[in-house]
Amino acid sequence: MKIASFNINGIKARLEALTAWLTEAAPDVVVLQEIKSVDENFPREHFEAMGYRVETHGQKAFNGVAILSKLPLADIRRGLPGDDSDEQARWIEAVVDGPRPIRVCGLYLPNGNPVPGPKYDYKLAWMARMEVRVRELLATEEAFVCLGDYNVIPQAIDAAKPENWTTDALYLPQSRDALRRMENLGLTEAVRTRLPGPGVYTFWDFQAGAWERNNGIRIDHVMLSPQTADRLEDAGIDKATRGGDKPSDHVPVWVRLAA
DNA sequence: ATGGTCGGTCTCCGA
Repeated sequence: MKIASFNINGIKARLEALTAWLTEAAPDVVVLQEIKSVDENFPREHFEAMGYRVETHGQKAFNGVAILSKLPLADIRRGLPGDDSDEQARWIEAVVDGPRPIRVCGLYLPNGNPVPGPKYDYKLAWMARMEVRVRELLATEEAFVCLGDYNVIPQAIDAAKPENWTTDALYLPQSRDALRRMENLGLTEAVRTRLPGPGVYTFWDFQAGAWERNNGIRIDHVMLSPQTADRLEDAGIDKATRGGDKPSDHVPVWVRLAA
């Protein structure tokens, strides 16, 4: 079972690059972030023709998440619980209904800049709400994965130039501590486990030649519940997609779990 | 050296 995450930065602009990657990487399940589309405009038939079930949670212009799955999906839930006034489409979850069901939570965590300000407050509040959901899921003892664009740089080795990020919402102690709290509850960060060294990035800014200078950061993560961590066979980052035609600023991250 | 580039509701905003 291969499960992946890809912040595509606009489904309309990324249809070709996403299709090429799907064909090559052939994940069983992929969660997408920043589809930047309402549900009605998402090209679901295109992906259904490729053998995927499609569930979206979109909004106009910004944000938006989706799940594509070759296996049936059940118990689909849209939106992160805990704040009925939150209208940003950043969370979708579903149970992938295979021989060993796995709940897949796809997330687009708020960026949080500028700091200080309401956007940073929203980020930290959102992470606190996510921690509540993670605690609920851990209590059920079901197998689950929370993956997506976390917009958090966990450690200094996760940035080419950590000194450039010391006042940024992606790297401030409050953001990193909130991520660490979820790990400490019992989640395993899969890519770090398999690729423990420095220089492993998932995002290179479009600006200032970040890709050409390999000025990257690692902010897309795959967090495994104890039941799925026991099944982790491999994890990786498809860095080459960043150098392709009309790339996203993020690249896909993936895990392979024992059947 | 205070720049630079994407995508979308497109001459502004979010990243």
